[in-house]
Amino acid sequence: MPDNAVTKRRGRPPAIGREDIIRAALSLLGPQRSVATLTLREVARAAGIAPNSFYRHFPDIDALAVCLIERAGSTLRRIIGDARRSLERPDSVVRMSMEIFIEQLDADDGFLPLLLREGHVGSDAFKQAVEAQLCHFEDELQQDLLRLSAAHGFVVDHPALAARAITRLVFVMGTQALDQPPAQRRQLVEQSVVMLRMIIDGAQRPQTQAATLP
Amino acid sequence: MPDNAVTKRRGRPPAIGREDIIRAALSLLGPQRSVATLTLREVARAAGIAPNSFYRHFPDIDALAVCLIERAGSTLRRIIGDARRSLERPDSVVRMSMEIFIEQLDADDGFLPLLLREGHVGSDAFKQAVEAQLCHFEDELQQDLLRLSAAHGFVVDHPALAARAITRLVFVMGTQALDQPPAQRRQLVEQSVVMLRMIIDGAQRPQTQAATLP
DNA sequence: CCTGTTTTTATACGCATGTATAATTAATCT
DNA sequence: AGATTAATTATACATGCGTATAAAAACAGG
Repeated sequence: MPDNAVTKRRGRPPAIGREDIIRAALSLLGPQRSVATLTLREVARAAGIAPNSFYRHFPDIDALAVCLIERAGSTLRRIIGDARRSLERPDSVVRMSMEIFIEQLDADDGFLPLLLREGHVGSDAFKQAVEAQLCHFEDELQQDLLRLSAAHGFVVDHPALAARAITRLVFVMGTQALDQPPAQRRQLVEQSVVMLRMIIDGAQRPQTQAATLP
Repeated sequence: MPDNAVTKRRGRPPAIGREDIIRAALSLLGPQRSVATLTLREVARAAGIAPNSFYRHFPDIDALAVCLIERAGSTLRRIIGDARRSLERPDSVVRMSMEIFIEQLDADDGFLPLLLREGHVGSDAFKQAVEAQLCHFEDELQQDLLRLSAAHGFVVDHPALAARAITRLVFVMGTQALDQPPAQRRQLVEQSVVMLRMIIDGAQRPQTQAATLP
């Protein structure tokens, strides 16, 4: 058996685990705080350990940030994906998906703000982690687009690109919503729905260069 | 005459002007460097002045950042707008505009990377400055959309939202291109063109909720 | 109980930052 | 020439950071 969780080890047992540090880091991240601004000492302080003890659990602060991003991404993908697949009436899937997405801005876990606050700044490992999560979002959306199109008998011309356009636009609008009060968020949802439907409509007929501007 | 440029003042003349500080700041900003990471001492060092002298020209480092963002925005809007208006064949305006945009990633002034690196992090004044520039981009694009649609006899259903969707998507894709080698950038342009045409196509017929997914 | 092993901690160093204070410099005005 | 005025500078302080080093603490095996 390799590496059991309750393996008896030799030396002094860890007073804390990776999970505790992650929790401490999350407790520091409000909706306005970016992961990139977390410092090693700050996280250690919140976790109740000495600064140097951090290194026993993560090689550096970037590794923690990447870990947080990955966790946020996979959690959100499950939430959003489940919601999307549970929607039956296809004519409301756009609006409902967008509303659910925006609702996640206020979720207790704070995962969506975490992901949105990292534009494209920070270390390389950092940006790649965010980008990877966005690509996963795109992949799953593409699958759902194909599923919906097959079930309702319409075509999607460039499903991967349609999924990309939708994903990127949703995240950009979500980022904008992050700094807005609820009232403005509502009309941002309305605007987003219209914009998303433009993409979906436009993806439903094949493009000829001459046809795009008649 | 109020406040002439060559006004004789009383005390010791400034050894340096706002412009020099702006130049110094720009010299520090490579394509990978975010404005938010500039420090007061660093800029002062590059400008050849003592740290405290900075305060004679800007109230704080954020004011300089906002100034840089505004300058980058207005310069780019002129470049992009001029290019768009100089394009005559409407069937290639999308591709050409996108290509010109991406070319600006390597422009000497470095204004586009400057704007792209500021996702939505930093101080409020900061984010608002970026957002304001994006809104200006949207406004000008909307005008051009209306001009083109009038000239070629087609309709754009929600011109403001179409302009917003296009602008935000272009900026997101540009941000992605920022970290890519030329080869990947070329296919990113191709993908972007397809996505943008989806939006434009989708904006050309009015949306009914039932019609979006037949 | 002693030894080895591993984690944790305390202490400390060097560095960079923003900014407060007072002195210095260079110009104009009387 | 001397006073005035404004910009620059030198010096210094407190803060926070990452991390290097060595000592202390908590466990298992002998």
